Amino acid sequence: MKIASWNVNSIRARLPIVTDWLASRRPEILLLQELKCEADAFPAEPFAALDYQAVVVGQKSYNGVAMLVRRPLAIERPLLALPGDEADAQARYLEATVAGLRVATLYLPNGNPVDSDKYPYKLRWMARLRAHAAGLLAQERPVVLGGDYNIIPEPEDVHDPEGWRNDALFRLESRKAYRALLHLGLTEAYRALHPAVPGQPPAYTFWDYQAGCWPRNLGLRIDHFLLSPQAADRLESCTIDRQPRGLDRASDHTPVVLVLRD
DNA sequence: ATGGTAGACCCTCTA
Repeated sequence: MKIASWNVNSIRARLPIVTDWLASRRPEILLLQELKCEADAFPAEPFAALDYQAVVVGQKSYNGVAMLVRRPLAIERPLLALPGDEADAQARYLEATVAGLRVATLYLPNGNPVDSDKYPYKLRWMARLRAHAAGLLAQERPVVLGGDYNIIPEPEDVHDPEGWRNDALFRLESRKAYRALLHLGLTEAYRALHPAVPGQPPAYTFWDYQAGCWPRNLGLRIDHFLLSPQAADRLESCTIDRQPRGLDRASDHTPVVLVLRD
């Protein structure tokens, strides 16, 4: 079972890059974030032509998440929002059951600037995610929570830790909230298989469009897969596919690919 | 030089 997660920074702007990638990699599930369109405007037909059905939670201009599932697998019991705040209209969470796995695609709030109301919103959203994940874990089933967490977990995951010290993606308060989520009993798939080694090349999933960050490899590792124990027991591989980031008109994120044993 | 890019879309916001 191959599951990929990709913040595409507009699905309509990225359509040929995403369809080409799907045609060659053929994951069973692709989790998308930052669609930047309403559900009605999601380009479902080119994905259907590749045998992928889609569930979309969209919003005009901002946010938006989707789950693409390759036939003949079915999408069961979709949940179209993160529970815990009925008034939250931002399209950032979608969860469904596929082949006995409970799978979520999530776009955690960025939270910058930290002195705006965006930052407390990020922390509240993380508290809601933690509460919801606790309920999922209590069911003792395989759960995969994938997406753009907008969290740099450790100094090894950013090119300039000192410069990012007070950023909403890296400040201690954010990392503590992320760690509290992990401490429920979730396994972060990439780091579990690839411990950071001093002197080895860093592993990033995002490079800013500005200041030549991609050619200079000044990136961040902010896209993650968190696994319940029943999913972690099946963990075979987790890799970062840098190829699409080097294309013309690329997203600023590149896909993370998880493989679970059947 | 306090810089630079990208996407959506009404011109400024978000990242």
